[in-house]
Amino acid sequence: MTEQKRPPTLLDVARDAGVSSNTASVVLNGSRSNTRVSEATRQRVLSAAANLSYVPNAMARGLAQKRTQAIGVLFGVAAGSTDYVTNPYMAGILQGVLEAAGDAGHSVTIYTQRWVNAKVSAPLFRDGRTDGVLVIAPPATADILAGLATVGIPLAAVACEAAELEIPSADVDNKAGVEAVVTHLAALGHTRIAIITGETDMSSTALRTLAFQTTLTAAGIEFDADLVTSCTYSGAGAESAFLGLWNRQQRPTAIFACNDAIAAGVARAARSLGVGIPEELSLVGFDDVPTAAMVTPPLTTVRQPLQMIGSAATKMLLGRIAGDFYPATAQLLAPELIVRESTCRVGSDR
Amino acid sequence: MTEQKRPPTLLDVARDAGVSSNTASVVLNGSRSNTRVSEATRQRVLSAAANLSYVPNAMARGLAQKRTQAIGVLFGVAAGSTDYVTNPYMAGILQGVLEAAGDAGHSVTIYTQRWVNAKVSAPLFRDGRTDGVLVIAPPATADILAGLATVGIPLAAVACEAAELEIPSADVDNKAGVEAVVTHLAALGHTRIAIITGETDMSSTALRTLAFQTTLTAAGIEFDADLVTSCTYSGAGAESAFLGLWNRQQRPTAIFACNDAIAAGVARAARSLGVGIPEELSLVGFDDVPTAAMVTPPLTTVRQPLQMIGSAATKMLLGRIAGDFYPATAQLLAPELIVRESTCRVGSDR
DNA sequence: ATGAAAGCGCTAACAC
DNA sequence: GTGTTAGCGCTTTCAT
Repeated sequence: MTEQKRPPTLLDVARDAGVSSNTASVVLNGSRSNTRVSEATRQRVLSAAANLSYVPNAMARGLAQKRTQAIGVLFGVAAGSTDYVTNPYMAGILQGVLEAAGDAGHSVTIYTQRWVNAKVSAPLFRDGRTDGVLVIAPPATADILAGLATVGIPLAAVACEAAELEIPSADVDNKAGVEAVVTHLAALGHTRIAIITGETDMSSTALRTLAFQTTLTAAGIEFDADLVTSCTYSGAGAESAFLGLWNRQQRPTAIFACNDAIAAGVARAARSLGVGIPEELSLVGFDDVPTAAMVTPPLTTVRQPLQMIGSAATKMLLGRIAGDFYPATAQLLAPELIVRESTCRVGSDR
Repeated sequence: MTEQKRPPTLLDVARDAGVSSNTASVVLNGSRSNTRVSEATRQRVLSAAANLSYVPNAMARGLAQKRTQAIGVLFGVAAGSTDYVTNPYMAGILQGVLEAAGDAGHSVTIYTQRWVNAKVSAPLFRDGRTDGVLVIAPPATADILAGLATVGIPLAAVACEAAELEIPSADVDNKAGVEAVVTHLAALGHTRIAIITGETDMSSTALRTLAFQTTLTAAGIEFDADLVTSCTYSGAGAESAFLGLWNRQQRPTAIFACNDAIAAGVARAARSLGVGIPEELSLVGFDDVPTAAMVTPPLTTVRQPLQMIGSAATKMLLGRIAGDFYPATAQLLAPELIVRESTCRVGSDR
């Protein structure tokens, strides 16, 4: 087994350079510009450090300056699930987080412990492991954000309401996305438009449902509560949600599925019933995951700039960490309607 | 802004319990079974800690016992790329890593710094931030594994040859996967089978190419070097790779694409040329990513147990961390051939 | 311009 | 059984 040789310490560098550990420290991290070091000794320290391939110990440094140069990520996972990154949404967000954090010289620690409740779980984040925590899409019913806020560590969030907690956040502009969908469908002549949402305790569900209703009435289309149903973002239950809608006295001519997994489920169910998409039923998704372009027919959907959202939230968190004055804005990133082949003029042959 | 109140320290707990910090420490982490603590004081310490919601400082603990309860993950990304987790392969592996690490009470730190070379980059991993590093699918040409090995920190790897470096690793059984593909195709009567690999500097490419050739000859099919070509695992270049093969004097009747992204590219290119899949050309992928089932036609492919691979490698790393005696085995996990509709008997109408 | 010394919060020898 | 005393490796006043 390769020997675990003790890494060189600052003292080793100092000794080799013939200076005190303090001087070595000052040289090595450029701080304390007031107390300057002579060019000669500076060079001696630098070369000693280079010779030893000296790397400062993150733990010691963290202890001393209460800064770890790491941010924590907490994924909002459904209760009982341990699914962190297998869905493209989370993966895309994480990618953006990694990029922004990397650019800022921070590493990213993913918290794997399950969230229980604020009382139990929140204090765990005072362990000093990270300089702040980024919370990704927590269920709206969980007390994660509020709990973390009481702990007093720098926070930022993705895809959840956080303004009243004074927490900065980033998300896709759900309202704009839904508006684009409804406008597109209305322009195609659809007036009986159904919506299938994800979990009802997700903040995106509330936002999208509300925007759906608002835009509909703004477009002069009557809102029919009978055409609102839900399943889960995983796509489980999409079939029965579709069947429920399809068995209504007055069937919808278009369905807005709140993500692509749900839309894919609907497409599958429709096909097995011989319902033609888009001739008999227009279908729109949300997210524009890679599969959206691959399914039959290719899905009209709303693209979320996932990586940008992740990066934006990360930058906000880093801002909070850098200085307490960082504002608690909610940054909404523009979605893009991608029109493919799952939507067409109502009643058209195609 | 929420105040950053100073978290309670072990001393606070000790004071509240009326004991020394040492006693508090012993109680709180059950260690030092030789020096036992009276039940009375134990309870006093415990309740004091609970009252304060005491959480040990990870940095201080790490410094003192040189253990961080965190493992590091280093993604092998192509030079110049910053794509960590946007592809389903990496996401699946990471998911497995998170689960296994979480079960063991370790958090996962993703290293975002770019790998330069062993001399420059390897020492950075001596920063004491993690107890060990898991290297995921590094390019075979990079000196990552060898470099890290010289640093003397616990290591494990995914999807790369690591045995001669005495590093434990996990991967799909590439040979078995390729054998399943070739056997399937041969059983369908194919004798002109082409292969399109990913990047030539990936260890999987070498393994799959070799297994391809071996199995072919074992099946009594002549190996034709003209039917071997490559592009990138991202799928970029798949079209021209396909065109190259399709312009050969003797066209292949089947193509084995070394991952699903490549296969999807081939399918697209074939369709735009009016080449029918599977009637005119059988197509097999690798990985079984979610899109594989969605493309037209649904793809016959080899499923990799990504999460299991990630978990297995993580457990090995944890084994290394726990005790130096952990063996450097290469664990190969069984793939599964998923037969869908992109393959059929050669020359058949379907 | 440089060094001495204290301390970050915790664990681990070693007394008593 | 419990307290005392050193560190872990680094940063940071404060002297000099």
